[in-house]
Amino acid sequence: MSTQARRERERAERERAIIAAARDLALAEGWDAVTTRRLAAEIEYSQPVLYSHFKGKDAIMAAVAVEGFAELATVLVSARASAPDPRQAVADVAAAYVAFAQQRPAIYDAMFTLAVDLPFASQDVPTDLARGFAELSDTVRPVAGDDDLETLTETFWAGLHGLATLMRSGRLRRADHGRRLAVLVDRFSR
Amino acid sequence: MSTQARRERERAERERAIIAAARDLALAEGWDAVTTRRLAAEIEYSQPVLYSHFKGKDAIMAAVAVEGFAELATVLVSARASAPDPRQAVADVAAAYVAFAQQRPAIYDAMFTLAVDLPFASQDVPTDLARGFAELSDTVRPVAGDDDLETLTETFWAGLHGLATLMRSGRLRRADHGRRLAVLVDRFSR
DNA sequence: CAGGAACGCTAGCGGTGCTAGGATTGCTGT
DNA sequence: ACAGCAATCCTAGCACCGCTAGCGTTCCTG
Repeated sequence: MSTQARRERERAERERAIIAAARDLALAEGWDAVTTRRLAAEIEYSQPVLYSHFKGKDAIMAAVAVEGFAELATVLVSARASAPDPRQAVADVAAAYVAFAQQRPAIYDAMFTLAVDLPFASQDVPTDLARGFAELSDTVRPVAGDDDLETLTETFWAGLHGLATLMRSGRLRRADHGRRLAVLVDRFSR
Repeated sequence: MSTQARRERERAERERAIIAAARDLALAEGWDAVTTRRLAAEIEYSQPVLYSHFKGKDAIMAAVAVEGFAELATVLVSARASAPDPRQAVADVAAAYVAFAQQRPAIYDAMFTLAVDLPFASQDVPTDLARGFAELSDTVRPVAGDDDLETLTETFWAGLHGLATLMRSGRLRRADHGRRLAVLVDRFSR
């Protein structure tokens, strides 16, 4: 019995190692550098081992994305918690969101640009994704006015997402980043 | 002399055929289906011919993106032109933008998600991209208030971009699309 | 009509994600 | 204690990718 327990423990550990390796490699060199061969070398196992843990490369990326949702949620929570007042909370949460996307571009891509339907079909993603969304929602609530809260939250989120992605792909001048964020926050909190 | 002219004409024609084939294939089956082998078969030439026209697959995608910028600009122009008043113009242009992204997802991806730096380094992209941006700018100007016009335009653009991309990747409920658009337009035109 | 250059083809390179099959390991029941 | 079995992991290979070297052919030019 105990040997089986050890086996399962080692197996779980290896699964975590795969996700960690994928995450680190993607952050350091981008997703193009994350190949199954390279991942296998990183965890010091052969390629097919990956497929006994995940259905394919997409599933590995989805697992990284799942971790990302949890991270993003906690970032947003702490940003809102430390804000002095509701209006400042909107600004701080917005800044925290964009900073997250900017500092972990590969993870943000896995979450929102690549791996289209995989994470949303799983079961633990909705939890963390909903946590993040709820945090955005709570942040926006005090300044919602007559608008439907969920719709407003989604739209605000889209604004943040647009700023983050366009900025990172060089479509927007980096210098005015703060000013754009201020405009968005202002338009959504009055 | 005339033979050389014919040669150049045929060559230009073939280049257009490559771009058209890439565009059609991407629209029909997504960019993953656009392989150099398949493109070559489509234009009824061998693979290496592609490389005498374009540096690589990325350059072909960039060419499709360039066409897309021109298309988008004209779409925005006509949307603004047919609007009865400035406030309605904001709504109509916004709707036209998102509709463009939704109807030609592959082209929109080539323009804004993939092919990061290629089109912007070229010389004819800035023209059409600037045309589209200027159209957005002119649309927003009457409702700009005290905000810097360029910054406001960029932020509004980011909002549209965010809505378009999040919607298409299934992150937002399709049903409330119109309502979200209304919220964005409202927040940016008062 | 001969010489030469431009052109487009066949074949192949190194790489990708993924899988079939066998060998090795380690647990289990007698 | 050991034979049999089941799980585990690796080697080898498939079909495909973007891209390129090198050769044949074709067609223009002097």
